Amino acid sequence: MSKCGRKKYIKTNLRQMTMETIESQQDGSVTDSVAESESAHTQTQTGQNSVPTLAQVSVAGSGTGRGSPTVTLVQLPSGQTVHVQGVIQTPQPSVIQSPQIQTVQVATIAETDESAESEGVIDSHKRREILSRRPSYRKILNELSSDVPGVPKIEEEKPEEEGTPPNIATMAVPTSIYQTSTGQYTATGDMPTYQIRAPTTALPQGVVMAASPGSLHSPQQLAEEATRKRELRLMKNREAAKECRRRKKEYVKCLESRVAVLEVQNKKLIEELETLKDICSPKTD
DNA sequence: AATTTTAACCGTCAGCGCGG
DNA sequence: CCGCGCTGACGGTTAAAATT
Repeated sequence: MSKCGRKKYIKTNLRQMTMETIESQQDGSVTDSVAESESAHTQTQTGQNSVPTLAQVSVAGSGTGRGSPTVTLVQLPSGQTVHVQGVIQTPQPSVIQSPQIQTVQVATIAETDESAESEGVIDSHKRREILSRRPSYRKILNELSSDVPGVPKIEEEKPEEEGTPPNIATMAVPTSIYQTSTGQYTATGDMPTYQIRAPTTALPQGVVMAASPGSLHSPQQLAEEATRKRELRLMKNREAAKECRRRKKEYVKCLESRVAVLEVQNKKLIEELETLKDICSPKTD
């Protein structure tokens, strides 16, 4: 099924593409970013390693489900045009804010130059390097915000419970019911066990207070300690992943609004240019 | 109405960079 | 060097929309 493939294609490229879009907007060069982005295209679940061209995806709005594929032409201040492949996010009924902005969920830059597609076989290690060297969303956004007034900053993480020592016993406990906007992952039998634990104590189950390291003797104690550490690590990572996704969403929103602003700006400039052209070259009748 | 498709969301793992 | 946080990738679930 191509479901995952498509999803992951977008996921994989989202950050890379959007960063490059912004970068190219800043220095006015698009070609390099497109070439570089190519490397990120090569890995897809479905084995389709070809880049979706504009021709393939230009059926704007014909998609199904909650989002529809679309393509937007974003003109850069430099006058260059970037094809932005995106998804029209069908807003949840109650969340419609600004239709203009909503239409532009920047996902990928469709590449029309087929030469770049040829040997996109960059080995996974190198690709990973390229991807992982990106600074964090928070950094990126904060840098952006320092450049561009009006771009919101992602707040620095506050120490959650001020005054409480970073002790295991005070760590946030995952609630037994998962609360999401769509009501997903409520307490059902399908839930992973760690999610349906009732918070009977201040500690997540399985997180046993650590014995002092020196007092661990029996293999059983060692095993318990290992389990405890693992549980703790998983819990922390779970929270970190949530936070990371939240930041990412914020980051994407920020980029979306930036695109919208730049589109308006660009439109104005084009109009201005047309006006000036008219003035400078009056008809010679 | 039943089935299929799609998007959104989640937890986990792996790997990297950074600070101590 | 080690521990930790961050994030891409992956596989899974669910709800909603589209299709049959």
